[in-house]
Amino acid sequence: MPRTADHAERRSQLIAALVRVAARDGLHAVTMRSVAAEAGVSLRLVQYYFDTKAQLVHAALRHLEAQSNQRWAARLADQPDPVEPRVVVEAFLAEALPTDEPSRVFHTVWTSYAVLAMTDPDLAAQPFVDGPNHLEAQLAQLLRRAQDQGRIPADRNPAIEAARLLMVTHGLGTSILVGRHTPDAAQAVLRYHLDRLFPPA
Amino acid sequence: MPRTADHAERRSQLIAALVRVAARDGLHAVTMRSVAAEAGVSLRLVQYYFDTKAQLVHAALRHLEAQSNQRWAARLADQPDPVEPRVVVEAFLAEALPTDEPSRVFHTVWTSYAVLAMTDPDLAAQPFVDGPNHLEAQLAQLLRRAQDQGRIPADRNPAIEAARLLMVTHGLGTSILVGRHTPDAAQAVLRYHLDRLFPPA
DNA sequence: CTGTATATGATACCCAGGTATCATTATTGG
DNA sequence: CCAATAATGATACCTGGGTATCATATACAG
Repeated sequence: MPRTADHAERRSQLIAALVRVAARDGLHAVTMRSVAAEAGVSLRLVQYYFDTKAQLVHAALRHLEAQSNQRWAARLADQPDPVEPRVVVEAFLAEALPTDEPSRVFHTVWTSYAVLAMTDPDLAAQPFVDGPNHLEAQLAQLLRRAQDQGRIPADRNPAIEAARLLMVTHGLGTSILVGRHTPDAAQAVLRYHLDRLFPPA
Repeated sequence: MPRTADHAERRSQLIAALVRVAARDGLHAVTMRSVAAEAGVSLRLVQYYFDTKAQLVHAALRHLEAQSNQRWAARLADQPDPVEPRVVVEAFLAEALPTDEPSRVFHTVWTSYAVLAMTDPDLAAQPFVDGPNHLEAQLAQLLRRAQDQGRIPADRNPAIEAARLLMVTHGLGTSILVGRHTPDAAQAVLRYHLDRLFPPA
């Protein structure tokens, strides 16, 4: 029947435009019109693919969430198994620090969403608790194994260690975003933390 | 000449109204009209005391900042000097966790501002770097003294310890706000961290 | 008292932005 | 090649919200 554009592809383009706007000008600057302009298309097109703004925003959030999950999974899969536990943990956590520009964009937008979710009942807050919970569980698992291998002292509690590791990392992440820490300084703190978690032989 | 209302007092009322709105409905819900309604006054009155919305918002930010500073100062002053260093540190950090309702309100609004400042050049980002910097310096000072007293092992770096202590606390704070941690759970993690910083005798 | 500066109220203007409507342009199966 | 459907464009409507204007009330100095 009609000419066929790739719907999924179109939506991705629009969501990418939204993310760029949100990262550059803030989530409050995301409007149907600004997204259209950023994507170089007409307002009507945005309406065509996303009936309402709420749908657009939710789609973008789900997109970021999926993207995040898949990156974490890749981080884990990329690591060959027999490598040093500390290296695995360090690589794993690097994903949570907004070091390069794409990562910075991602974290800026994600954080904006999280803050929105604090007060907006329409925006599901679940991703912001489920995501970290999942990461923490994976981390705890890694730490438990490292402890079994004797790389972490026996008197440490892997579950709590995972929790505070995530907290340190998250704290450093937002600190970078806000311009208080350089990525390098943040990584130094993180390394210090890991030095104490994995005592040198 | 005219009847005199207490300007400063009026402004405080309006700012308090703004904070309530921001904490309840989000910073995006803060409008001249919503603040007026929340304060139970007319829109015109808000305009009278704050010519523009930007002024109102900036005033509120400064108010929160001042309030924060003074609470931290009180935290420090309240502690008698000869007490256990760990107790001082713990009390100090308790201020950074949104445990009770007023504190939660404060942190919610403060965080909203911080996220805004990430992308809004008009909103000074300085408070969000100066504030923590100052706290970190004070913390480092406390830790140095504790180390001199032998309460903290000599191989620790007080400056970095202060940094990550702040990061853990900040991470826990936002985690509470987002509903991922209960205040109790957060405090447990913090205690665990302090247990390792101040090894038991 | 009374005028004058202060304080408050009512309301209007105007733009931005979400949504809706109508039209027009492709594309492709028959 | 044509009709039907998908895709895109132009534009209008309406509300919310920042700002501006005009009017009124209040209090105190002289």
